[in-house]
Amino acid sequence: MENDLENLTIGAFAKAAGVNVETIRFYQHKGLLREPERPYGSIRRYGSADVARLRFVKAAQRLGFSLDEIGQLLKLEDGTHCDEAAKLAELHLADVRAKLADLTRIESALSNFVSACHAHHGSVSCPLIAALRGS
Amino acid sequence: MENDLENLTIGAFAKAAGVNVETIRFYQHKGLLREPERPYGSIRRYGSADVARLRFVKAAQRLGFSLDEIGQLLKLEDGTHCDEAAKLAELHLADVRAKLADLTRIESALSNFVSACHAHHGSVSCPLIAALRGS
DNA sequence: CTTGACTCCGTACATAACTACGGAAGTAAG
DNA sequence: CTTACTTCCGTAGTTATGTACGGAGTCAAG
Ligand SMILES: [Zn+2]
Ligand SMILES: [Zn+2]
Ligand SMILES: [Zn+2]
Ligand SMILES: [Zn+2]
Repeated sequence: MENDLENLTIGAFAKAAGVNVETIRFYQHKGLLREPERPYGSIRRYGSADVARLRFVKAAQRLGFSLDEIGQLLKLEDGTHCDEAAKLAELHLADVRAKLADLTRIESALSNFVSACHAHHGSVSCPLIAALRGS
Repeated sequence: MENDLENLTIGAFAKAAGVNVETIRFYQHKGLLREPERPYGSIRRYGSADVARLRFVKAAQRLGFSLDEIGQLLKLEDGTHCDEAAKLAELHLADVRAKLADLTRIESALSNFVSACHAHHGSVSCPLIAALRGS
């Protein structure tokens, strides 16, 4: 099995990028990764450009982009469409900030309840449960 | 149709709690809500205790508890197990704080990239795309 | 007693991002 | 040439939280 950097089997490709083979096939089906030709009915081979593209996907994922958003970003991969990339990033940033606001509210409420629970050694009913009961 | 507060049809129950009928049936299937008897093959009737329980579920959901976690909380609904309730809340608070840390990291990175994108009017390649490419 | 609305029940569908399975075909090593 | 491992491909399952559908039964009003 000659597996130099430009003749990777799908298994070697997966290992090179640190994902499962099934994930690659899933991304291909979603149009995020190409499906190379099969020379004479043989198996597909992948190269370093494929690895780079997959790493791009995973890096974008670490910034919370959805696979659909990443599909948009990949169209701008040449780096010459900064305005469009920035627009996509700003839209996603709004998503992130909305979730952040929600979680911050939740964290605050929850830590108040936990404090109250730890404080009320005398009273009858648990403050957290009482709050959830709306009473 | 006599729909006083202790003889609600499932439709009136749903309206009283502000959810869909299907949601009630889903929660029943998950064991979060009871399924009242059907007197003589007739339809089920619900009361204010059911409404209160469903409101409890929705209130816990607003604090980000999963339905499984809410199932645990419901076992403590009498308010006499403050230590256990506090423990559940603390576990969930850890979940929330982990997500919060993730989102904060993402927000910071993303807003930096957006700033950089807006700043680099001269250079060739979009900083956001370059970062995703790992170059 | 008919009609229209509601209930009951099981099942399927929706989303996101994978993961698993099964059988046929290709491939590498001995 | 055989054996064992991959690859290929389509389909189905997973998790979480519901939503939608279809046919049969029930109920209330006229
Ligand atoms: Zn840019
Ligand atoms: Zn987004
Ligand atoms: Zn408590
Ligand atoms: Zn939790």
